[in-house]
Amino acid sequence: MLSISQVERDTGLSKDTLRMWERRYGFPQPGRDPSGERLYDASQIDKLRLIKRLMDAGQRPGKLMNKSFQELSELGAQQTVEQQDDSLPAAHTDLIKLLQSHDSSALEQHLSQLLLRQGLQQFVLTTVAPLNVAVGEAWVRGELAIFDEHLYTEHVQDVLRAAIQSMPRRQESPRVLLTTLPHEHHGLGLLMVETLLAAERVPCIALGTQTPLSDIATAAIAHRADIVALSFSAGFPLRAAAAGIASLRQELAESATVWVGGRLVARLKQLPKGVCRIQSLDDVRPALNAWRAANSRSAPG
Amino acid sequence: MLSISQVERDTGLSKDTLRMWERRYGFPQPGRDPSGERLYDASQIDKLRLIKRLMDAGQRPGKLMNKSFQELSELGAQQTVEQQDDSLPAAHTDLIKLLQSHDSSALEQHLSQLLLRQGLQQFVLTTVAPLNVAVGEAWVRGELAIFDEHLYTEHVQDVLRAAIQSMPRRQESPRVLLTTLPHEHHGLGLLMVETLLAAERVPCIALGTQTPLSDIATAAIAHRADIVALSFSAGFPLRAAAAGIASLRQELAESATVWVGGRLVARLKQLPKGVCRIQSLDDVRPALNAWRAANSRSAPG
DNA sequence: GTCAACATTTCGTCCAAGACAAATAGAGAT
DNA sequence: ATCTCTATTTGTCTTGGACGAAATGTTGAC
Repeated sequence: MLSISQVERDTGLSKDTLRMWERRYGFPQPGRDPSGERLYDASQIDKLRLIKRLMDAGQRPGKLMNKSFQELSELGAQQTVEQQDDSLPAAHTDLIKLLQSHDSSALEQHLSQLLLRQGLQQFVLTTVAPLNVAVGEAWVRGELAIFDEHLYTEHVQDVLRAAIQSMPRRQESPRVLLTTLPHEHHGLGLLMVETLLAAERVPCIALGTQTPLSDIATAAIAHRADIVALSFSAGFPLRAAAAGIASLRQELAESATVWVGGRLVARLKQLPKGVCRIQSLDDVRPALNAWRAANSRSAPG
Repeated sequence: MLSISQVERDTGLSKDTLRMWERRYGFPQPGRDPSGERLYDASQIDKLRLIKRLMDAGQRPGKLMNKSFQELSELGAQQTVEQQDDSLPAAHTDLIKLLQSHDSSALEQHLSQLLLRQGLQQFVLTTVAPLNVAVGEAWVRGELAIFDEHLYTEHVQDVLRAAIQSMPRRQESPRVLLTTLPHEHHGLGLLMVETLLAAERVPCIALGTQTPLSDIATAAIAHRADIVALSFSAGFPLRAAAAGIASLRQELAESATVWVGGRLVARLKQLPKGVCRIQSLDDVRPALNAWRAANSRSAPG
């Protein structure tokens, strides 16, 4: 039985939201401890996590709240199956099966082999990126546990970081600064972009996740960055993203271009001038070429 | 000018805490937007971040709240100087100077060189661990920016992950599962432990940070872990840590030993039976030997 | 003087209900 | 089919009161 703050941490839903849902929809319906504080049981947490995931995929709370766990799970399965228009490659299902069997070392081996066979860019574009989605969907369908996802993320990170480090010396430009705003802790997208750029010999300054807004601008100037790339996962609050991007764009003045990527950006409407939307990882190379074309006169090579 | 939720994200102080401080101490004293909502300016955010850091180092809010930014900074400097009983090695100040000069590639090179010269375990114990502390203190003294810390963390992570991957095949036992509780996103401690263990050929299952409590137990069983190692940074709420540890200990039954490490653990009083306190990284090897001694009869080798 | 037990202060979190504004959905017009 | 305007949905913010856990200070015994 967990308190409201523990549920907030576990699910990513704020205390205010949890209380409001209880007030409006009657779910969750936690018990109370002797001093009147909410106590949530495990089954409600599981349901909340599932609801959160479905909302991140675009569903609205009002439609989900009165459904049972079973119904929600079916909804998730149904929705993810719809998206599997193009048949899922056998290589992906193999990897997911390895995850399910909890064979850590075999997973690592398999990933490394794929990297060698496909090459860096192909590996990222055709294996890692779709696999991330597939793993998330497998969770919604109940086929993978959260810790399976964590293990997957760690191994991919290991493989990608090793690959980045092994790349030869970098060119001079463009210098790309990679990070996320505070509260966005999903850093795999950044790492994939860094990998793609490393394959192009582009020098990156990777700050990891959750850099305060004002620090991003300062860092961009200190490191003389030409491009500042931000990543937003589907769960990031839309308003906060828009506000953060606008604010950063202003602070940077004209010193750098801003790239925004991640699954959230499709939902962003109008972007300020000087902000480039990276819809998918396939857009990274074109965006890079565009930058090079635009800046070839003043800084050749 | 930032809203209360943005400040919460930037500083790690909850909305409730920010409002309570305003009520009790008169700081922070945000302005209001047209609809009456709080707006914090940049100088107050800086001060709040500094206060948070000093609190993580053991200070109490009541003593800090009526001091100016200047006084707080001096307090931080004074306190960190006291701790520098043993003179700081030149190698450390060199690395910090590299950080200050924003020379990303030189930093990476320097770290790799130190690793080669010192060997894996020495590198972690005598370079990385003290350097982490030194970098944090340099921030309190205003000598490094937050993004400098981020960059440092990323590079250390690159070096350590590469080193771990390059280690030869592992033994059979003990199998160590590494992770943190939800809301603890500081994963460098885990990585250092994993590095030390890798040097001993101990197989690790690294789940990264923020694994839900119930998932940790499930994962430990699924991966047949002998040891579950958790890390808690200084800023983690003490109560939550104690509660989490006790709960995990119970869920695991007798199937695995629990290790708890990180700067918080010194403040934990009594630990449940079957939980081992790792005060510093130097304790990792002894704890490992202790485990081997205790389990040599049932599972030799 | 040192340690243990108790009292007090400090401090963070929780609760409730009301209010507002941003985002979305739906209806209607061009 | 696309746009605009309105209605609904939904998350976050507000206030002020209360409680309980941790840290600190005080007392008393050895």
